[in-house]
Amino acid sequence: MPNPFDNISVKNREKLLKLLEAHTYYFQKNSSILPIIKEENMLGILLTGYLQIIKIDHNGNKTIIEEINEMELFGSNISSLKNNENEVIVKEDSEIILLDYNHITQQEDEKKDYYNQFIKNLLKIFILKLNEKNERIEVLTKKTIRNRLLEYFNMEANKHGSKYVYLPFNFTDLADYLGVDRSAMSREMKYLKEEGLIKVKGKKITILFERT
Amino acid sequence: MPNPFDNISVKNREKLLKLLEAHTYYFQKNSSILPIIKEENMLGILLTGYLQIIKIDHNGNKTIIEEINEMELFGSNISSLKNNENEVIVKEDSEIILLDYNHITQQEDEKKDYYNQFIKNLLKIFILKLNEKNERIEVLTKKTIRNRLLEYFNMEANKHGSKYVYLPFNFTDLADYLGVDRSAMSREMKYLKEEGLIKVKGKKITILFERT
DNA sequence: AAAAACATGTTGCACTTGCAACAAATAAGA
DNA sequence: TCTTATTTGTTGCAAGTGCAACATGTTTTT
Repeated sequence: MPNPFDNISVKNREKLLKLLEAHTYYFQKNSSILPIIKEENMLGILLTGYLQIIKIDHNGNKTIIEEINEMELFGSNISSLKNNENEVIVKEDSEIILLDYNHITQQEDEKKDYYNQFIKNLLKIFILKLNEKNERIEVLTKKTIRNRLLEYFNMEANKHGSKYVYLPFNFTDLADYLGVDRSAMSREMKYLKEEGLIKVKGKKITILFERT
Repeated sequence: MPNPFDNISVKNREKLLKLLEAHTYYFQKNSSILPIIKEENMLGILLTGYLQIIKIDHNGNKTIIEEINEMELFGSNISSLKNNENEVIVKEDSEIILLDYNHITQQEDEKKDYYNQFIKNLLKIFILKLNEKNERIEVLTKKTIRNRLLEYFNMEANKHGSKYVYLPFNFTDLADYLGVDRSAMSREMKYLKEEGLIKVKGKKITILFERT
């Protein structure tokens, strides 16, 4: 994922942030984050540290919806923060820039190179994010666990054009990503293995069916 | 949804399209669209006409994934076009601009106002689209039809801050949006009505449970 | 190295859901 | 208007899945 400040010098970054009326906040590990980020039209940039967006359901079960690493974006429009069950938590001391989308898109002064560069960077990031979301929707609209798994494996394998998939998360998180119960997914994967459709070795999946 | 050419004059639009190496194509109703649009990094803008992105499953059943109206965007990254089952079909004579994202984000010449305006317009559109996708994911990760319906109604009602939801599509399409079987959804809505959680009059839903 | 926390595998069971098939109601086209 | 196509409602049934509960394995913390 590109960095939002790619090709922008440190000096220009400061000018940019002033132009966009951005504010920098510091949060200590485990502190709760400003509710302002949940508001419409707010964009956050994590400069340093590590955040998670989690969901706490009515039983108190936590699931990680999204991880935010350094130089990544988050916010109510691009993450899932509108839902009241969802929260941003600070897992490590973090430095965060908050700004309002309207200050970006309603900017009059367009002669500044660093401003234009920033917008182009955001555009690139948003295209990639849209792509990720579309992929997830593609998977989530499959009606059975089996089909979600196969669609996911097929898609990931095709990205590298090989029959191997290296899972970017553990099985618990994969179940969350696919929107299914972990134990039911585990059962389904057993069947897939038994039927010779896949082979599993840790996080490396080998696809034995014909990819489409 | 904003227009990608907002605040850009017709004259400048032409310059812009030349700058971005865009090509204009004309398609007749029911003609098949260029396979080029399915390629990575292609962005389409529908100037005039009407398109649909549809999925044809192995049984030959068609479902409409997305509708593209005049001045709307589509493309492999922002729509779901990577899947082989999905196709763009021309429902009415259409005039389409095709361009490559790389020509947008790798543009060196940044002094042109119309170019910067175009990028800002795209940014706005992408933020809205990301938001829509997030909402759909939020709904699709609910595990029962009941919870998907309730989440959807709750979300839509909260947008206007009222207890009413006016469905933007018919029930068949709602079932597609929620990723569930139509008849099963119909059954579940019957239960919701019987239990006094909702009231349905055509496309107007009244929410009788407490919104969150 | 021991303890605690977390991840994975397994299974019975009740409940939910997709699917198929059909009737009835609406809408669209000739 | 009549005909045809599409949408909506309904239901039986088999298959799929969530949930709970627990055992085992692995990683992290102290």
